[in-house]
Amino acid sequence: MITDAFFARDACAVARELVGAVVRRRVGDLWLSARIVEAEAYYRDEKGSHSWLGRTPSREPMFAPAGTLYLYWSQGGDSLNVSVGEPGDAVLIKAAVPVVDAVSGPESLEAMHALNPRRDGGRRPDHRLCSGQGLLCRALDLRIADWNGRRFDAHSFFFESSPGAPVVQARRIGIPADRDAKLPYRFVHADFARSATKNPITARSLTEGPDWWRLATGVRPMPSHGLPS
DNA sequence: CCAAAGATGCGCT
DNA sequence: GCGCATCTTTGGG
Repeated sequence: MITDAFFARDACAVARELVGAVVRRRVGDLWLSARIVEAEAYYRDEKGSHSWLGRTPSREPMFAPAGTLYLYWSQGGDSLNVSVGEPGDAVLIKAAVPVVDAVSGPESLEAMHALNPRRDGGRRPDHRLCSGQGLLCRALDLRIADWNGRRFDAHSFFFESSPGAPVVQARRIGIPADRDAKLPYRFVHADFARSATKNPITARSLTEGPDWWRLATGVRPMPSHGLPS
């Protein structure tokens, strides 16, 4: 289980290292599991961050000690964040892929499909089951009312580190143009780009360019802000 | 009221 | 697979 000390660091470092980590969530008798394939860092003093929108009761977990869950509603569904670093910083868990292993068997995967069917009732392909921040919360039955402001808990919901994933860094997406929209604080698992949010990586056929670049794994520390050197 | 760190369906290639 | 219009629901002014 990833500990509080892991979260109490620079938001970009945390976001980057969460790519590849596994989310474990117990629902009834089953553990539902997903591997994080996309995460974004947000800092208190940049306009893309919810912190910048103002400190309100529902956003209070953004300012709580690192490792506190912050769930908010966006168009289409609930979204999962973790407070990190300095008060007001957070990491948004943007996409994942389901995991079937010794902890979560095929019946867990079926439970996730049952929790997150297509709107017409049909079944999603596995690689699209959690391919968005709202879809992930649905597939894991994570709701604002239950989890906003709470902390990780080895009994029912935690992250499990899985270092060494090949990570690419890219510009954030989905942010209004006048609010620091293009900051490069998005981190994507290079092997699962097709399960990430619609983004320049998949659009450019995995050719490096101005919008994204590959990072060395586990070697170079991330600067707090700005591009890697 | 309405913008929002989205999701979906549709037409197209 | 992709781009785009449309639909969605909530917190906050």
